[in-house]
Amino acid sequence: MVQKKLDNSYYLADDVVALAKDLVGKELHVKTDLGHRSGIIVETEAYSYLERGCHAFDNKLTARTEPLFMTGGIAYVYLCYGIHHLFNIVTNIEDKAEAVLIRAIQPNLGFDPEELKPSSRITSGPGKLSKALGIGLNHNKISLTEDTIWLTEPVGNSMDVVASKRIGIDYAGEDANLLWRFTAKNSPWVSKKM
DNA sequence: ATTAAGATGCGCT
DNA sequence: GCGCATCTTAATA
Repeated sequence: MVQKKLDNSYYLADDVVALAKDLVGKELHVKTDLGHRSGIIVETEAYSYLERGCHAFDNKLTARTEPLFMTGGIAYVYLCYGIHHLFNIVTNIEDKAEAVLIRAIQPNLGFDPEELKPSSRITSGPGKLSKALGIGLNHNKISLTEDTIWLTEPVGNSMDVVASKRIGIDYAGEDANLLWRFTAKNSPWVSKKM
């Protein structure tokens, strides 16, 4: 069975919220020292320069947010709380800073049997999934059309997706109430907090 | 130069 | 369920 890599034009859509929803159910592949690992995306969040939750709100360009302003289809990895690597997919065209944060996946290829149990919670959280897949700062800005990190269409049929409020961005004021978080319905792999 | 705060996760109760 | 570790970033709190 051949899994087709998503074309780069997929990431250039102007509607980051619709894209975040569509990404739930896609399969994420990563090749690192840990080998080739993959998982089904079950939780995402949308971020846009139009709202305060985003690092690049009001087109704030810094050394850290630079990748967000680049053409869609690249990875944006940064360190949060000095400990956790958070993996985002940059979307939209150049200078329109938008991204989708991958918050949780369901392990598929390259994991130990123990880790494939939902109770392991090995990938249920943005920091944990990056660690489990071996994603680090060295993956920042790499293109998703290369054979390091890429997405494929899901093998099975589409999943039911539920919208909810984003997590951990109370400082964003009104924008914190946006229903820009998308989770796979009934999946045991989504991060628990609501 | 200094420091407050953060798109979190862990360990303990 | 709650508190804290831990360190980079960006504002100067």
